[in-house]
Amino acid sequence: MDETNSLIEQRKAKLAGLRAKAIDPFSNSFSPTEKCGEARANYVEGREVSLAGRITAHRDMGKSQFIDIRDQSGRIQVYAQKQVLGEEQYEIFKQLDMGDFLGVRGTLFTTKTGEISVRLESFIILTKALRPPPEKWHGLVDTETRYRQRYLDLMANPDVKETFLKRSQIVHEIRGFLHERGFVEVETPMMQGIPGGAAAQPFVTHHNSLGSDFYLRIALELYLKRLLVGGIDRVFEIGRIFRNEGLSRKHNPEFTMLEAYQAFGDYESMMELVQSMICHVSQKVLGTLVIEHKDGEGAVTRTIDLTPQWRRVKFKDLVREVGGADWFEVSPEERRKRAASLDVEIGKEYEDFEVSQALFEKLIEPTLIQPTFVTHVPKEFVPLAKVSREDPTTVEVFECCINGQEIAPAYSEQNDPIEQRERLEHQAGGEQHKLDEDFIVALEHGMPPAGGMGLGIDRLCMMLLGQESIRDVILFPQLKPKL
RNA sequence: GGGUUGGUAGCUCAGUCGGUAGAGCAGCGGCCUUUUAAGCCGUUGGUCGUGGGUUCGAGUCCCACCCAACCCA
Repeated sequence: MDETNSLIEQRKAKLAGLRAKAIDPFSNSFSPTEKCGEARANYVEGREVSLAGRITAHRDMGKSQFIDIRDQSGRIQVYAQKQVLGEEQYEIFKQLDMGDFLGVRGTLFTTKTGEISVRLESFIILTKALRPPPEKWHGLVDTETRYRQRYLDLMANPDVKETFLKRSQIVHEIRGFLHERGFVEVETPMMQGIPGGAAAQPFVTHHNSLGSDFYLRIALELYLKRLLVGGIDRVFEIGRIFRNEGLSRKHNPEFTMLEAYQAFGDYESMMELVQSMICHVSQKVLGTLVIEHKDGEGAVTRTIDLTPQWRRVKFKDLVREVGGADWFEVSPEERRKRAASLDVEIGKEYEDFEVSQALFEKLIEPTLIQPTFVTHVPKEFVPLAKVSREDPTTVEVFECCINGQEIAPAYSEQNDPIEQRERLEHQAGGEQHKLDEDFIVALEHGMPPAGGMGLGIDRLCMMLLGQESIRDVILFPQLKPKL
């Protein structure tokens, strides 16, 4: 990216030429009367407008020229005539390049081909672009450049821009929905002495003046629960969390999580919350509850119907469907054998419950395209939830799966400090993670019974926006630094 | 970590059997005062991802490495 080439040199020469004419090609300000798209929408023949935008097309007719300028609202054509601008200004206009930002003043008219345009009376160069934009027709295709220089991707590929504008709307609607229900948005530490709330490898950093190592958070959970103890009964946070694990189509090392906790609720109230919230967001942002995913040719590859009520099914029933009706009765060795025969890889160090979990993740979760609440999850999976009253081998938890991915887990949150300590110590399984003693102290002060949920914002966006890779819903996905 | 595919002009892509590095768009020069992927004529632009090797000769064959996408772990 540091290379120079003749295209850049030519533009720098034009820049110098403008400066020699005492023209500042990086003007301090210009006040458009409206956006480009608004000018088109509010068309009145002969109306005077001032507009600003980036030059995205250029058609030279000799003594007149057409250019397109574009801002976020859309594009509009500008018609420049030598006889109107005069010799000197017209020469400057001809020197403009694709990618330059331009302020224009003129009157609206319609060309004989029916295109709403601005008849240019005067213009001002707002920013000279020293590098050429991507090609106009094929756009920018190279995935590496698209991710490393996302601004070029946004510039060249309107559907990419649309995806990220929609992502912003999705997050906006989530906030609105939760505020409407009386949830309080908070911010909790990203740098934590003990990374808790999930089982994941953390990133480590160091604070110089405190002389301490810190971990980037792997979950929001334990701090939000402290706030339940403190009396904030409905609380949520939307924030980045960091997991030092592999990258894939579904995993970015930093990703965005929503967690919400509701005192005097349980996993059932969270089920209603998740279903209502996702439906609200889909309806507001997409105007529908039926999501169609399409391939490159526009053919529908998958249809997701979010219309309530969503399916509820017990974890064990799903596992029995693929593992056999007696899956939970047979010996642990038999379970391993069956898993292997189903092509599910089982690590030697796996505990027995992890065999069932692997079966679920490999064979069942990918098939859960339509929204599904998987309930009655074995208690070993989830150390932070309350045991089920109807089946004490399970916990009051659901995993909400849509689009073949787990999108939102939720629990009746464990609030018994003694029970919680035992479960966390068992999960720690030796020395891998230190126990967050301050969190236990907080529980000892009494945390109200509560329902809690976590929702992966990136995966929700993939599902709603029909994107197959998490990198296509994260503006700047993690890539290896390039020398 | 393993496998597959890819990396050639600013962008999108060709490049046959190992024999002078190509096109479209963009750019530059010219013509054209209602075009819209404008058109027509002319033209510039290359460390073929990096480093080795084989060869009279390598974008092409071999080896190693870098980056990316996808699949697997």
